[in-house]
Amino acid sequence: MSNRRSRNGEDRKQEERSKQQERAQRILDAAAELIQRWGYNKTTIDDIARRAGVAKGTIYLHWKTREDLFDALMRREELALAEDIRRRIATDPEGATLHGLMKHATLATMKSPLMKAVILRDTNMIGELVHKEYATEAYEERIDRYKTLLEFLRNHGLVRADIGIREELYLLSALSTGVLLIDPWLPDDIKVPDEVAVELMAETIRRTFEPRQAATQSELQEVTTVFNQYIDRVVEITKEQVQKEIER
Amino acid sequence: MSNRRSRNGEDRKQEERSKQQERAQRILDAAAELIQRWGYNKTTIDDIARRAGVAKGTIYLHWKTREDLFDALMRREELALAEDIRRRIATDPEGATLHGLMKHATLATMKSPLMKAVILRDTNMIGELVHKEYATEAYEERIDRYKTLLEFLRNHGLVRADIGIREELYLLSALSTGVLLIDPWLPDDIKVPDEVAVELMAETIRRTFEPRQAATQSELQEVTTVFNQYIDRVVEITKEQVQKEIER
DNA sequence: TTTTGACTAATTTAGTTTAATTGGTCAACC
DNA sequence: GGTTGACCAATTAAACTAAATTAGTCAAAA
Repeated sequence: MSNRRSRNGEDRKQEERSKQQERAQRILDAAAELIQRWGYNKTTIDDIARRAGVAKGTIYLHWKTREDLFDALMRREELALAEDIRRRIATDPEGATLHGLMKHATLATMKSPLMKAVILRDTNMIGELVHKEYATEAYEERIDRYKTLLEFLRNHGLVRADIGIREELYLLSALSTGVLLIDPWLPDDIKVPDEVAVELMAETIRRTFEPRQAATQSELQEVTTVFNQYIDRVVEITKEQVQKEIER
Repeated sequence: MSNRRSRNGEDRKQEERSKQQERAQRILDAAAELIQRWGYNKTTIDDIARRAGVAKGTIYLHWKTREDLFDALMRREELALAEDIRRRIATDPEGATLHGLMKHATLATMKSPLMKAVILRDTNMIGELVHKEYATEAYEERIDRYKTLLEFLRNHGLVRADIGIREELYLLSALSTGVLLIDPWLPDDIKVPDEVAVELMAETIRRTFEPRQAATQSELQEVTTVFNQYIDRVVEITKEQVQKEIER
C-alpha cells in the first residue's frame, strides 16, 4: 500500500511524532547539561532553547511550564537510573541480592549528578521549589520499593527477620545516605573511589542483613527470577510514565 | 596557719579565681543556651552578657574576642562530650569495644546540639566563620583518634584486619554520619529513637568489623584496660586544654 | 500547520541611602 | 585592685529604586 513515493497520512503522522520526540529529547539533553553546569535556578528557558537549537516557543509546544519540563527531565533520569541499575544487576552474579541491589542502586545514583542532587536535596543544584515536593517524593518512593523487596527477601529467608522491617529500612537509609554524602567531610587520605565505597557498603549489608549460610541453589534460582521480574516491572512502570510525558 | 578569721593572700587569690571561673562558666552557659536557640550568627555579646547577668565589659575580661569565647565554649563542649562518652562506656559491659565506642560517641553527639551542629557543619546554627576552620579540624581530630584505636584493636584481633584501615575508617565515617543526619530525610513511619538508631549502628559495626569468635577472657580484660586508659587520656588532654582557656 | 522570536508582565538582581545593631574600648565607679 | 555600662567606629540590616532578567504569549513567518 504505502511506498516511498506516496505515503499515507498514518506514516507521515508517525514520522512527525518521532521527529518531535527526538526534539523533546534534545531539549531535555540541553536542560540536563545546563542544570548540571549552572544549577536549576540559573538555567533559563532561553539558555535551554539556544543550546537545543530551537526557539523558545517550541519548548512551550512540549511543556506547559518550566516546572513541567523539569519534571519530564527527572522522570527521564529516573528511567535512565532504573535501566542502569537493571543492567548492572544483570551482569553481576550476585546482583539479585539485597547487598547487590543496594550496591548498584547507590553507585548508579552517584553516577547521576541530577538524581544525586535530588536525593541529597542539594539546594545549590536543585532549586528551592523542587526541594520540598519532588525530593521528598522521590526519596519516599525509593524507600517504598525497598520495603516491598525487603519483605519478599525476608519471606524467603534471604534477609534476617529477627529485627523489624522499619529498623532494616532505617539502617539501609542511613548507610546509603552516609555513603552518598560523606565525601566532602572526609580528609583526602581517607577518601575512596565510588566503586570501592559501594563495595564496602555491600559487604556491610551482606554481613549485617543476610544469614550466615547460603540458600539452596534451587531456592536462590527462584528468588532471583522474581527479583529480576520486580526490577523489570519497576523499569517498565517508569518507562510508561516517561512516555506519557514526552508525548506532549 | 590560715583559718576562717584571718586569711592570707594565697587564699583570697584562689577564692577569687574560682569565683571568676564560675562566672566564666555562667557566661559559657548563657552562650550555649542562646546559640542553641538563635544560632551563632544571631547571638550577640549583649545578649550573652544580659543572660549571664554581667556587663558586656566583663566578658572581655575573659576573652579577647567573640570568636575566642566561642572557641572556649566548644572546648568545654568537647570535654563534656568526652566525659559523657567515658561515663557511658564505663557503665556498659560492652563499652570497651569498637561498636561500643561508636555507639556511645554517636549517641553523645546526638545529645549535644552544639557538637552535632559542628560535626554536621550545620551552617544554620554554626556561623560561616567556624565552618571551614573549626568544623574540619574537629572532624579530622575525631577520625584521627578512631584511627589510633582501630590500629590497637586490629593488633589484638578484635577487629578484622583483612581490609585496610582506610576502608574501615571510611565505613565508620559514612555509617555514623548517616545515622547522625538521616533523620530529616526519613518519612515519619520509619524514624526511630536515637537510642534505637545507635543500637542498630552498633550491631552493624559488630557484624561488619568484629571477628566471629569472641576473644579469650584474659585478653579481653587486658584490651579493656588499655582501651579505658586511652579514653581517660583523651578526657584528660581535653580537660587541660579547657583549663588553659578558662584561666584567662 | 508548525515554528519562531519580539513582546509583556512579573520577578530578580544590583545599587544606594538610611537606620539600627554590634563588637570592642575605656573613663568612671565600686 | 575588679567591674561596669556609656560610648564609638564599624558592620549589618532595612527600605527603596532602577535596571536587568525571566517565564510565558502570540501574531507573523516559514
